[in-house]
Amino acid sequence: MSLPHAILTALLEKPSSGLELTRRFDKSIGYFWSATHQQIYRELGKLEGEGLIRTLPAQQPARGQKKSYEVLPAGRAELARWTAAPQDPRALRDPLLLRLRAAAVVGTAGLADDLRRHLELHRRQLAEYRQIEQRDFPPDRDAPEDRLRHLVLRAGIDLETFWTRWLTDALAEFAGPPDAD
Amino acid sequence: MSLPHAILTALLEKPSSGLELTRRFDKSIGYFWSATHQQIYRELGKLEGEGLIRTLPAQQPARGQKKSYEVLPAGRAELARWTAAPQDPRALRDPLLLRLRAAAVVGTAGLADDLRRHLELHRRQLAEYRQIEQRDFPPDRDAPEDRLRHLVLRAGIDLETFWTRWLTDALAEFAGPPDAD
DNA sequence: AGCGGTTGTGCAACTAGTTGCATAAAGCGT
DNA sequence: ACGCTTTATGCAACTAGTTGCACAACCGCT
Repeated sequence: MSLPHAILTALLEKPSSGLELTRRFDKSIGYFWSATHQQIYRELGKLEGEGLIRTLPAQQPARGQKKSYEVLPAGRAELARWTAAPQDPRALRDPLLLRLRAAAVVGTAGLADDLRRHLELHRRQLAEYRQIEQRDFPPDRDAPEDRLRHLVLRAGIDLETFWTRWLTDALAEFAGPPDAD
Repeated sequence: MSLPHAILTALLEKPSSGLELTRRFDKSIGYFWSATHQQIYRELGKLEGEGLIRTLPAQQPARGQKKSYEVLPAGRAELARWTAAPQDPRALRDPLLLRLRAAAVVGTAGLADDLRRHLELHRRQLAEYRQIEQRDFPPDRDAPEDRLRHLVLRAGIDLETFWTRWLTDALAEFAGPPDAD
C-alpha cells in the first residue's frame, strides 16, 4: 500500500510525467522505495481514476507524448491520512542472511566472492549517500522539513554502514579461522 | 526465489511437517524470512513435485493427517548451488522511511505516537534476540557452523539496535525543537 | 525524404506473497 | 455417542511487484 503514497509524495515535491517520476525513483525516494516504470504508469492511471491527481491542463496527449501530473487536494488529504495512520513495522527479510544460514548446513564454498562484491556495492552506496548529505544538508542551515529528509538519509547511511561492517566481520570469519576442526 | 531455499534449509536442520515448518518460521528462520502456512504448503508440494524433497515413508496420509518431509540429495545439491550463486543485494524498502519523507511535505501530525509504538516493538525484538544469543551462543564453545548462525543473529541484533537508535533520534527531533518557525 | 536512436507511454503475462475460507481427523469432556 | 476445540492440510481469489515487449512521437543526421 506504499507505492501510491510514494508517488503522491514525489508529485507534491514536484509535478512530473511518468518517465520523470521513473527517473526520480532511481534516486532520492527510490533509495528506500524503488519502483519500475511499469508500476508507476499503472499507479498513475489508478490515482487519476480515483481523483487524487490529474494531468496538468493544456495537454490531452496520447501515446508517445508527455503527460504531467499534479496532486489534487484529495490526494494531499489521502497522503496526510496515510502518514498519520499506524502501520506495523515491516519484518526483516533478507536473502543474504538466509544464504548464510543455508551455508551453515551445506557449506560456505563459493560464498566469499559474492560477499566481497556485496561489500563493495554497499561501500559505494554509502559513499553516494555521504556525498548527498554534504551537498544537500550542510551543517549550518536546516529548514524544518529538511530536518526530516536529513533524518531519512541518515537512516540510509546508518544502514549501509551496518552492512559494510557486518560483511567485513563475515569475511573475517571466513578468512580468519579456517582452523577449529 | 528464496522461499524454497528457506524451506530446504529448515528441513535439513530437521525434517518436519507443514505445520511444524510454519511454527518454526514464526521464529528462527522466520526472523529474516517470514512465510505464511499457505506459502509453505504450496511450496512443499512444488518441491516434492521437483524431486527435491519427499514425504517420510510409512505415511501416505490425506487431509487432516500429518505429513512430514525430508530433503533428498537433489534438494541438498540445489541448496548448495543457490548458496554459492551470486545474488544482488536487496534494495532497501521501508514504508516508515517513506512516511517520514511524506511527513516532510504534509506535516508530522499524528506520527509521533506510531513512532513510539515502533520503538517499543523494536526494543522487544532486540531483547528477544539478545536472549536467544545468551541461550544458544555462550561465549566459550562455538562449533564451526554455529559461528555462521551466530553471525546471522548478530545481524538481527545490530539492525534492531539501529532502529531503536534511529527512532529515538527521530522522536527527539519531534519533541525537542518544536521552535524554529 | 528516410533511417535510426532516444524519449515516452503502455499492455500482457508472469512470479511472489497475502487473506479468507473449507475440510478432515484426533483428542477430550460429558 | 455427541459435540467442541485443536491440529493439520489445502483451495481460491486477491494484491503487489517484475519482465518482456509493443508502439508512437520526436530529434538529428545524411
